[in-house]
Amino acid sequence: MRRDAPQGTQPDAGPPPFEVEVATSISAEQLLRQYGCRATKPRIAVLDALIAHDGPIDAIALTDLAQADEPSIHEATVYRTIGVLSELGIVNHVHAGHGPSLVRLSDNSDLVAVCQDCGAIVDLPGKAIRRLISDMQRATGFILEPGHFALEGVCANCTTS
Amino acid sequence: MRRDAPQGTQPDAGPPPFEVEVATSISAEQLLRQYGCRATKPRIAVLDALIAHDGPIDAIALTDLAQADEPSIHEATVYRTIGVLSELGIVNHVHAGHGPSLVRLSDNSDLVAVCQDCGAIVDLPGKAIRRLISDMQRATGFILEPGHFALEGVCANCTTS
DNA sequence: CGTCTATTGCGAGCTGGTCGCAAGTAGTCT
DNA sequence: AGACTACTTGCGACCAGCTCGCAATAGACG
Repeated sequence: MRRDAPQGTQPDAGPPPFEVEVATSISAEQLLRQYGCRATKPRIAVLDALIAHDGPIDAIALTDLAQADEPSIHEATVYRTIGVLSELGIVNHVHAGHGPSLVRLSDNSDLVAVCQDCGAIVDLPGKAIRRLISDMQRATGFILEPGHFALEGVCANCTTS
Repeated sequence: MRRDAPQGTQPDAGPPPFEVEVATSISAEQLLRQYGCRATKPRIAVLDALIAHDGPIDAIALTDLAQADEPSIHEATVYRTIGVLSELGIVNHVHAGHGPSLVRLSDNSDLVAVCQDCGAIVDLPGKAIRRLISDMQRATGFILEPGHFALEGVCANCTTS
């Protein structure tokens, strides 16, 4: 559902920025409106927290952050908001190993990797991955969707120690 | 998948083979003993089922299969057995998107990919991945451990349809 | 300002997986 | 073969992460 595109909807005055990556310069509220969905206080709080955090974060931590703004916000609401934002393409969620899945702004197109030793979350540059994707498609027809899964391994710190 | 077994290992007289990849030609029981762990009926049933299945499988389905041999086997036992086999390096488990994690014999070193549309589990050839791993290590110091995570995307079937 | 519907808060519930414990059994020693 | 001991099992309770149903609330729009 909700297939209306962001662009082409001049909300009010806003010379609509072309990308979410300017998110930090646009208010969460404007962003929501721009996507044609209700700008409720809980949603604004969640999106604000997500923008402020800048990086993958799990739903519980995000709830905590959002509660700083909007104390009554419920965990279930955060999950639902993530679902909405995800459908709109504003955020995506990443499955990382055992733990909870992580959420991040979609403009961050790097791949997420989780260190099995220390649990650190590392962003890996997307270049090599793009090559992997095209190789893979050529070889198998399978089109990888990075950004929906996390890689696992051992980070540089833990390797040396 | 299809990492077919090297045939031709004497079943019982067993001069211990060096690798798990001969799994299909050696009994699960022998394999367990070889690794110095107790060959109990539940464990044998689980490992047998895993060998027979040949491919990634989730714990519940594995429990079903194992129960064909050993009806009283409990789900918790299957999880524990997976844990033991995993520590021994006989199997590894793969985290696939939302659903349950999958188990497979370790000799199957290909990467697992899950189709987001149809849920199909596809094995991707390891060649391109090995290149990704070395690229990644050079670039970031992060050593990827494939086989512990699944990639996600859209399979060839769903792309065309 | 009033209406109408999307959204929220809340608690119950579901799934995947783990844990503690008493009973059972594999492996070892005699 | 029989006894012993420690590892395993089955079982149920429990936990985390997440979803759902529903009544109450509150945005958006006229």
